[in-house]
Amino acid sequence: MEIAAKRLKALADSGKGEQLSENQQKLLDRNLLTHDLQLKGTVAGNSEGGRRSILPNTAAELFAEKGFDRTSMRDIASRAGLLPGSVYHYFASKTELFLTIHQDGFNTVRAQVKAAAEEGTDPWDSLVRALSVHIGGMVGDSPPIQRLTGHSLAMTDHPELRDQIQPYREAYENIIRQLIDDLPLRQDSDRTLLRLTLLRASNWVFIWYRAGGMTPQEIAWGMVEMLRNGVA
Amino acid sequence: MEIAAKRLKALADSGKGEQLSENQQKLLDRNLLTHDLQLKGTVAGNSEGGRRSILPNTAAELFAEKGFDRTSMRDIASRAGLLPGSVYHYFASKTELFLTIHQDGFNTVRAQVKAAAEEGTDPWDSLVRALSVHIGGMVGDSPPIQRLTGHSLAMTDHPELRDQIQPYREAYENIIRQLIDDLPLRQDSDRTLLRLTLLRASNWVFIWYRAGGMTPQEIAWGMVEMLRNGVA
DNA sequence: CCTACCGATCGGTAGG
DNA sequence: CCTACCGATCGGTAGG
Repeated sequence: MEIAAKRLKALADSGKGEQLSENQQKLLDRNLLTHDLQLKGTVAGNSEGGRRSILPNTAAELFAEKGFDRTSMRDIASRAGLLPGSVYHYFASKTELFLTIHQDGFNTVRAQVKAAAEEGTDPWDSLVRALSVHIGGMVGDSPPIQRLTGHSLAMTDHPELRDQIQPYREAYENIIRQLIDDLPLRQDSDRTLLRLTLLRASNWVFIWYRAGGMTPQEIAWGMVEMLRNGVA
Repeated sequence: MEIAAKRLKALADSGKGEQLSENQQKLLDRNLLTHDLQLKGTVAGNSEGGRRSILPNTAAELFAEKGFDRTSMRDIASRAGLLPGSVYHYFASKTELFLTIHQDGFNTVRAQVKAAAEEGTDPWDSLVRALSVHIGGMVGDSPPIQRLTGHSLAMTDHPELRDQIQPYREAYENIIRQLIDDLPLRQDSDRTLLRLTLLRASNWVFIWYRAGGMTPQEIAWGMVEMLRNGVA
């Protein structure tokens, strides 16, 4: 936790620097310095949290590149500009870091998908809009946290990890599940099989997606159209 | 390699046992004994190779249960009834063991899928028959090697491993790819998107498949039917 | 010299 | 946040 650092910074900002001990001032200076160094080269200037908010992004990048098991805490620390043991100052374990990322990521995309669906003019349109956002979030230059979250939907091995993100995942997928349940189908259609096919096929798009090819919107529309009207 | 053992066994089988030296006979007996012990409790009586042919099955089980990284050579050795170091007598590395399994597995299912497709009465029927075998091979009580091979089609992380099985995988998936290319479609259909959707959805079935639910045949037919004629 | 292993240990790295 | 480490386990290899 960074309570101490925040308290120090609040004191400094309020112009009461003269109340700080020499040791406190030294800690503060170092924190602000490394803080600025950290933000160099990153996209946004999220001015609060410092490394606490940078570590999940860094970790998400690496988890998405190499997988959970082959990413070491040393890898994460190194890319974040920290020494190996220091990551544990912010996160109690590698698993906690992973879960924090997914809680955040699933909440974010869930809100985005929900909002997109509500703009639809009919059930089919809503589904296409939702899937466009769903697919768009896991490819291209989406934020690392959302990309990793999307990729984790396709995680097949590592049951322990799967089970732990399951609650967040389920809350998210229920949004899309509901949209499929709302579709007007022929009576002999298997709604369950439709859901499994469409959702799993969507979750896999990031594997074959290439920038410059079909856009997430085109992919979403194409898949829904195929399943709606058939190809024969 | 077991060339010496095979040579001895060939001599023994040909009824020329009296030509064997005492030492040779002792080696042969020991080989046959441990061989029989190994085969106890396993399905088939593949009578050559001994542990060399049992290790891939054992390893495939573990790789399918826990994933490549979380399966140690000690785990594999332990389940096969060997001491940790002894696996290296048969396979130079964990990776070589993994690749051997996949070469064998993909060759086997490729032949099965091809044979099934050739019994079809029309392109759609051939595709359903092929996918039935494809899905059936990765679920239920299929041999561990085939099950792992099927699961590996859904591997998303661990790029190094993916790249190394890619040639076998491609040869296999090309069979199904060709069946999809042979389908008579409406002219405005996107054959590539159909292939990606259908193949990826199939490769995912083992995740939600449950014994006692839909059979592989019903799943294959259901998915193809949906994409052929639509659900609306 | 070979085979089919064994008991013990190697250099490194994991999460903490 | 760093320095200095730990208990354990990893894939792989030594001599016999």
